[in-house]
Amino acid sequence: MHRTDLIAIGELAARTGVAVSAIRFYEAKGLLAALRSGGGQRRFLRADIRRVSFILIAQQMGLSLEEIAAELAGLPAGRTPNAADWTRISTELRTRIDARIAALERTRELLDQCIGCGCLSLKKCGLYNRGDKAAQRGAGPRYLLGDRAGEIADVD
Amino acid sequence: MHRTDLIAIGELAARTGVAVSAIRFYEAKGLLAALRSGGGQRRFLRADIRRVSFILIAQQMGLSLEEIAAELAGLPAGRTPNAADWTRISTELRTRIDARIAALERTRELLDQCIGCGCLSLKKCGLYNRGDKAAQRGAGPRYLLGDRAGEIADVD
DNA sequence: TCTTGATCTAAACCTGACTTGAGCTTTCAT
DNA sequence: ATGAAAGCTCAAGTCAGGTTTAGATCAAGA
Repeated sequence: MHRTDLIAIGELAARTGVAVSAIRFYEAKGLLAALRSGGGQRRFLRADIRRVSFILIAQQMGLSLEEIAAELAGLPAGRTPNAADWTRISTELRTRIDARIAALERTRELLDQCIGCGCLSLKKCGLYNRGDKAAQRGAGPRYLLGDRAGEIADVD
Repeated sequence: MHRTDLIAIGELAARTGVAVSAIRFYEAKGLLAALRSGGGQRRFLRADIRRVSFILIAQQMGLSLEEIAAELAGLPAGRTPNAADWTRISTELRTRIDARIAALERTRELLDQCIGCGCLSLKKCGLYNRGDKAAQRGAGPRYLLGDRAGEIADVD
């Protein structure tokens, strides 16, 4: 073990490139747990650097913090996650990446057909034929999009 | 031409599956332009159905409304965009999809190495070695991430 | 003409993911 | 022992992308 097994929030921030405020925020959201020093300051485990790395990577995959929290909840509480734990979770991520790539390739194919005809019409191109859920993270009119695809009309 | 070349906001909404409120919002953001009826109600061109379709598709590609507005600004003002216009813009999109897929594939490759070693450590895996800007749309600590990668430390 | 449904505007509200600020306290190197 | 740097809490602000509400007006069929 190291002389100092616990690190301060500033160090965790520096080692991961995440703002101190963001780390506090993650803790508040339950993605991270901190011990406290005698004076009440947070003290993190070195292993939390990995944890934060995971959060960052998962975010890039389009997972919300809530979803990430769920993944991390799978980690045995109280014990430092080991290599096997990370492998399991990383493998999960790998599956998601595959799905995302597949969805994008499908979209690309459809778009190619659109480019061919120059139409960009919804029915013909099928760019809105549901099933592409994976492509739908993060944007779009939230309540209506996806609630009607299939009945959506075309130009003229 | 049709008997009725202009459509009301409700019809545009119905034909595209977008909420009426969202259409007003898009107009306010400059993505759409409306004529007005005698009584002050919005009247859209049929071609605006395509325009909205484009907005939706571009959003799924991860473009922000501001970026979409920029793309659409390329369309000749005052004239109904034709097939060639859409082809040009769609081709732009196609390029972006390619980039996105490439970025994801790169991430997948790096993650595979991580799974192999179970480390998830930043320096070794290179999952945060800048240049992956494309993968970075939509999440992540906004101000610091990407401002320091490369100097970011590793576990231990 | 009347009435009902569609629209109008402006402003407030919402979620997610953080950041910022105020006012105070802890740490740590000298 | 002390003073700067780093931390603390809690509340409020921000930004994107819309939604909701309220109260008033428009449009169209019976």
